[in-house]
Amino acid sequence: MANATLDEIAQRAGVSKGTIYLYFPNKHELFRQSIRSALIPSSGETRSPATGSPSRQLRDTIDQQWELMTCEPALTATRLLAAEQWQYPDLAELYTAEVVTRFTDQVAGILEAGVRAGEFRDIDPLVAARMLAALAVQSASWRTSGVGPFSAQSSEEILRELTEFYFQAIAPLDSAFPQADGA
Amino acid sequence: MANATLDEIAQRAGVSKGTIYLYFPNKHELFRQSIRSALIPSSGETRSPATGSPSRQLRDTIDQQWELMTCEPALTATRLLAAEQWQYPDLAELYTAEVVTRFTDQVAGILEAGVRAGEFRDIDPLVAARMLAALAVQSASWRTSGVGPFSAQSSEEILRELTEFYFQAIAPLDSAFPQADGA
Amino acid sequence: MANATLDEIAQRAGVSKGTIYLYFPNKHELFRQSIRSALIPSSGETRSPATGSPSRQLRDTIDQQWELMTCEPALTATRLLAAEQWQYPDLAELYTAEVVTRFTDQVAGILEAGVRAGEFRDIDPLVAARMLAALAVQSASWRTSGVGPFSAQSSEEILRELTEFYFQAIAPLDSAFPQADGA
Amino acid sequence: MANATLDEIAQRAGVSKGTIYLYFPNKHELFRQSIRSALIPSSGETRSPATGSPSRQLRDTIDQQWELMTCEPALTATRLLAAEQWQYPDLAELYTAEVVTRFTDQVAGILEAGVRAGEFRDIDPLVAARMLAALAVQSASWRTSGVGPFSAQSSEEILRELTEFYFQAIAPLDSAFPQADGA
DNA sequence: AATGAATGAGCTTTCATTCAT
DNA sequence: TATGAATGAAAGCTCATTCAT
Repeated sequence: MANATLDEIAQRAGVSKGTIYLYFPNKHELFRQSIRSALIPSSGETRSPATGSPSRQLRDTIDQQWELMTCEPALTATRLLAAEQWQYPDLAELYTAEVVTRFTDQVAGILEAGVRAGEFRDIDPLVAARMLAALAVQSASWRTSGVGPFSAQSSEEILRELTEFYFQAIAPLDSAFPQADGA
Repeated sequence: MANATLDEIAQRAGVSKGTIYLYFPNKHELFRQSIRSALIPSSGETRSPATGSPSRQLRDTIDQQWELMTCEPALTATRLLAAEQWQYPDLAELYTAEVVTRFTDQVAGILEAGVRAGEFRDIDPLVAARMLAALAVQSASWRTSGVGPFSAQSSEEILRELTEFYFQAIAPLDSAFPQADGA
Repeated sequence: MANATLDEIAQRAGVSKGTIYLYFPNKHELFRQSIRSALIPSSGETRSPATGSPSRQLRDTIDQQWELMTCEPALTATRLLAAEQWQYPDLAELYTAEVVTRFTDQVAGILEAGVRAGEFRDIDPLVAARMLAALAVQSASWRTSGVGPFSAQSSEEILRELTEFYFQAIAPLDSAFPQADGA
Repeated sequence: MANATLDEIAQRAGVSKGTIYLYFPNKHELFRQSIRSALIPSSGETRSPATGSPSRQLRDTIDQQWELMTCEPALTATRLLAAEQWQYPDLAELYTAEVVTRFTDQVAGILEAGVRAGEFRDIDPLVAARMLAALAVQSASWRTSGVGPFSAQSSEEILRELTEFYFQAIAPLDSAFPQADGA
């Protein structure tokens, strides 16, 4: 993906190279804003606060995050990010702060409620949320790049395996029904 | 860490730019060989086949892999890899094939034995091995880059949380002592 | 005249180094096209088919070729060619095929007609044409480079001596007037 | 013929690069001396002053010069010369001064005697000598490089055609036997 | 005398950025 | 507002030259 030269970006966008500089002061800022708009759900489409049981909420949240990370604009942005992250280190921080942290916080809240409700085992919600984030981000990354242990699987399969594994991981010890939401 | 120019590489190595070309035909090959030697344990230091109970083996394997991914040479190599992976896509494949797949296969074998022995719950060993790989690789990556939800934690803390979470995830449902190896 | 570096080429052309790459993909192609356009008369200005007696035609053809080989663009191109001919062997072939062969063929036709008309002695037209080509190319080369036995003479003098010598060389044996065209 | 790097020169000579600098102060001087010794007949093998009729002497001189210019060491030297002549312009002058001028002077003397003896037509000996030099040098060059109008012919054929043409060119006008030496 | 590892100036090429139109 | 020709700093790479052994 050397498609990160301004020549190619401009051509793909159907404008001239000079035009880009009417809207962005430099390449760095162009990247920053592109990644921002691609990865961060705009306020308009803000996720409706999850409803239902904690298990239900968690499942929906994972689905949404997966969708967010594997949709076409996000894939492109992720590739850009990977290509330029050492030249512009703040972009990686932006990604983490806006995407990962947002997800982690949301999940931690759901987990805490789930633990209180007895739907999940007695785990540290923050730790478990981080684990889910790592699991999801890396799986999506491997899926995106086409390498890694998932390369032969479809996006749906990966998501299903991931979800199932995680719910088992946090199921209450005595549960005969690890998936309390009946899914 | 855009220190991937030959000028800087040479300066850090304490030699001149020309000297590099006495040993490597071009930058690509320099990267390839550096990454290879940093990430792939040399045959001499091949891991002794794990011994003990499956739980014990798994714990050791995770520790070794973590050490392998977070030691100084691997960190440098991983940074190089991230910086250049779109220019040299074969390097990413090399990393995956040699590092990730190797780990996944090893873990899957241990998990299968553990399931048979009743130490782990009845999981698909391959799926669970992939999950562990994703968990470890992403955690190490976040640790390496200094961003992500683990940025405030030490390497040891991350490893401990990861291991503990994973053992709970695969513990037999009725187990009052999820960590049969007593660790 | 090692002025074959892009820095110097650009400076002489009054543009920057980068600008050259807007018009030519690389140095080789820049050379190739420059030499081609300098040495090969464009189809538009194709020489009018020579008219008059064979002697007249021959004299005109020599004049034209001399002009072609010693005009400023051709001099520059020839210098480039000499400087780079071993790096880019195809350029030397191009020069030979397009310039020398073209001239040789034309001259051979005129000589044949002249022999039939009794204006020239009974020579092998192809051999004699090759000799004229060698004579003209080497004389022009020495003139161009400023070395060689002609270095003290003007271009006109050299051309005059060359023409006179050649006409004597092919004059009919019994001719008291070797230059039948009266020149 | 990029075989002009010191690495390759040293390898072909069977010595190390450093060794060359024990015998030559720099590449330029190495070339200068190599070309000198290859192109200039050493004093020991100095050509015996030509004997016989002027026609005989001329024929022998041409043969010797041809041999000198087309023997293996001279070919190599000529290629070197062509490759480097614009980087080291004095080498071309050396070649001209030592090889061409030497030949031209010798031929001019023979021609003058021949004119006086009535074996050659009444030509300007210096002009005619220059013409012969141009003819011979260019023919040899084309032969050497493998391009040009002689590429299909053997060295002997070229020499024969050249000699025959030249003797006809300078034959006395009324001569029924242009080659008075009977060859 | 001979080596060859090391050097660094200089080459060709790329690409983010500018500016006259 | 939009263009795209032009720029020049910086990249990867080469090779004549040096020097410790």
